[in-house]
Amino acid sequence: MRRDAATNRDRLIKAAEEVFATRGTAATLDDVARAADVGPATLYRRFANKDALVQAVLNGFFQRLVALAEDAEKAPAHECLDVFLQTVGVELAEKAGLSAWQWGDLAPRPLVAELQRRSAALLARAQQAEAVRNDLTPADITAAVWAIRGVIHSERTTSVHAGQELWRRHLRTILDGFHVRGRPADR
Amino acid sequence: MRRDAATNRDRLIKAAEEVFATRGTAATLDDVARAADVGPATLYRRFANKDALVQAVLNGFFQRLVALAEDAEKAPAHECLDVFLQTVGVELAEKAGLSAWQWGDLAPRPLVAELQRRSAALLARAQQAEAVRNDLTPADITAAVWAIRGVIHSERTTSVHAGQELWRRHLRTILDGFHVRGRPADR
DNA sequence: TGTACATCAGTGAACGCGCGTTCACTGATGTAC
DNA sequence: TGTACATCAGTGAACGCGCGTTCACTGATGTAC
Repeated sequence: MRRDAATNRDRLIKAAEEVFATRGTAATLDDVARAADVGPATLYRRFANKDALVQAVLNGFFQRLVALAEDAEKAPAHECLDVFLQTVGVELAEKAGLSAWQWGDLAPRPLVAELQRRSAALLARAQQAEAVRNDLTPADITAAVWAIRGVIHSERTTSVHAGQELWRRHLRTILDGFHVRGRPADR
Repeated sequence: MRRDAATNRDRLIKAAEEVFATRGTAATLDDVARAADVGPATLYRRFANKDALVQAVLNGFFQRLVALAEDAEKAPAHECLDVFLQTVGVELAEKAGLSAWQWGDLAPRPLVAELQRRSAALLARAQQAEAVRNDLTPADITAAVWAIRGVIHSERTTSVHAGQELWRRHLRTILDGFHVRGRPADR
């Protein structure tokens, strides 16, 4: 790829990440192009269409989530799941626009699969340490992430309870529900 | 209002409820008109624009939620909150398309306010019965509803863990988190 | 109970705007000699 | 190191489609007598 082409590709992805993260993927391609200081037609030289651009951005997003799972593996077993969900929450809140997107078929399947593998491993580890309930399944972790995403998204689109970072409180509730009775989470 | 006008208004709202509930409010007005067996221009004789139609539908929706809160008040204090969130979940799941909508300014303020009053009352009642944690606030109930909505919505737009009614499991988690330790919910 | 007429309802086609996408062209890059 | 040229990149304007909304007209309803 030619030099000018490569730099513009980077600028486009970076611009798309910012624009999508704040205004959501409903944002206009003109917005993205303007943010990248590039003509709208230039975009189509690197990406087949809008979906392709969104996919590229989602790829980076999920890579970051996988990285968070890796980091959480380094934490003590009894709190590794807490750390994971906590950091995922922060990431989702920062990229709230992105997480509002209907990822449908655009999410990168391999990364999604790896993310699920890793979060299942975190769950198993926490269970072995008898930190969380034994009847939890990997699907419960997925549900927890979806729930946090829902709270963040609702917080942004509603004026009720605005600016309270309510998702943090809800995560506490979830973790209280996850942890085994008699072994309260530190709160 | 003339007779033919009144019947068409009813049919339009009913059609809009169905179409929006399943396909979401991104559905076309032509779809709604076709479902009501009416020309698209007829719609504009009763409703100023699409937003007005959505508002009318949301009005009925929130009325139903308020009714669920009323019903829950009849349940025993130690489980009234559980009953409320359970039935709200069912309603949200049935009207998943509607609940995906960005209610922004379209939600009927008075009904939203009443819903919050009533759910706060349910919380207070459950707390007095020492069924749930004392540090919970009404905002936590709102967050729980948002969370359930998020899980339901994600379940619909993703193929992962499809058709599992995952939101029911997550509600269990939430309720486990809500209930005071040493007094486990019946599960 | 009929009938005339004013009023309001219904409607298909057309309009207009936003936005993704493409065109037809100019400009930059890199390679061959 | 210069220069010519083929190739690919950048771009503003235009295109086209979907969809909310309006137009200009025909049809139904209800009231007055």
